[in-house]
Amino acid sequence: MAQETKELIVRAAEVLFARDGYSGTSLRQITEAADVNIAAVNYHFGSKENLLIEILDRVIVPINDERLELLDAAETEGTPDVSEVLTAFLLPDLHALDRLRSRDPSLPRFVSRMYSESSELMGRVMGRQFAEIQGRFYSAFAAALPELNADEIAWRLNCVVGIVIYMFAGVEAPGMPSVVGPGVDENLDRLLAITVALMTAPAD
Amino acid sequence: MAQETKELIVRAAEVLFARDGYSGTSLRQITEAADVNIAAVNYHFGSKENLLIEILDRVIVPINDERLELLDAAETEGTPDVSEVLTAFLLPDLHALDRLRSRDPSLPRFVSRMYSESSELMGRVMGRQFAEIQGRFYSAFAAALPELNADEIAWRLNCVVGIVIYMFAGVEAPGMPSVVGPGVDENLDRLLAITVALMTAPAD
DNA sequence: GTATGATTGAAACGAACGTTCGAATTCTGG
DNA sequence: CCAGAATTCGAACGTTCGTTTCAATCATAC
Repeated sequence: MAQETKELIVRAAEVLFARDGYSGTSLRQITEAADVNIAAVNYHFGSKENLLIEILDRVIVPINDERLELLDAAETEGTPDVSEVLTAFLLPDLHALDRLRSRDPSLPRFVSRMYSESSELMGRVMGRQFAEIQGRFYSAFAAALPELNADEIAWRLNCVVGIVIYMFAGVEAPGMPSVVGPGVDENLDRLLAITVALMTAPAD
Repeated sequence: MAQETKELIVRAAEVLFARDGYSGTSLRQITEAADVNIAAVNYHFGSKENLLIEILDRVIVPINDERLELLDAAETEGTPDVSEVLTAFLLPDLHALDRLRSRDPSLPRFVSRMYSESSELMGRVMGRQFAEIQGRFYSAFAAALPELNADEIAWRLNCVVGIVIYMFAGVEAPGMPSVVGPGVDENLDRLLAITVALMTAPAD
């Protein structure tokens, strides 16, 4: 029964955090939506912030784990080209986006929300992972893009991150098409078409 | 004296909204930083939300105004190519980023913050502007990119917006280079190099 | 200089916040 | 079945929130 309550809280909190942000969501909203006593949050998580950290953990860590797995796999069979490195970087995001959306259509927003609202917490959650991700992918791109210097590669990869974050935001302005459609494979092809062009564009 | 108080409030609020978000900032923080009585906010703006709307107005509207001006100018001398349309779209952002940064280094974050935290308000502020911007630039890109259909153009322009928003966030992770350097012209060249490649990349 | 309206000040409003407490309840192993 | 631990519950904690009130102060025009 205990774990069930914990899950109910997480499920309700994700959706509300995605919609109204961390500061904009109260524990009372969460526990009411989860149909759970308000004291249960501090009993199971200790504090509101710890609740957010646990949710962030569940979303972010698997993405970066899969990134490293895919890059490992790509590098065992020779030096991967730009498209292969980008695939290792982007596919885990598309998978996560798919997982989140299947749980609740508004959930992907959680990621982009937290990127701007809790970037400090986000960094703490990514922790050691981040340094490894950064080093591995910078090296892989440097090998695949010998004509670009390290700064330019880092800057362009940053722009790719911007596209991905915005993809999670899924901004649906009137008349604006969604950034991603339903299928993971078509999304990857579409994303690769523009990000490969972005990364391989001649400097200046 | 009255307008001075109003300005003090706006200046303090921008910085705090940029750093801690709208929900994360209290009127007491703002009025304390501005060295102003707390009742002055409701006297001059009516409410906390109206204060945000006025600040949003001052930042967003000039950007879109300049966008339309530049596109007008480019279209008077024939059909602009992709690079020219992208310049009309991106240069106002770089100018705004420069204006904000010169007032306070943390201010650019205000834009990206509000994009995810107050997207609903943001839409209301852009209001009629948005439809015009969308229609004009979609048409201009459609003329410059006849090989792409309307959906693909809209989707790719959306990705460009993602890059721009992320540029305003200016995420400074350890070891991560800033997305933009100090000079407007070099930034435009750098941004154009990748966004032209992004927009002109062959589909599939 | 004094009446008038605009602005500021100190204080308080009710509501909502995250958190804590102790008693009640439920689960669990012997 | 029962002791002991784990969990839930209602209620309250002190604090902070956005907003309002009303008297004091200021600027301006006659």
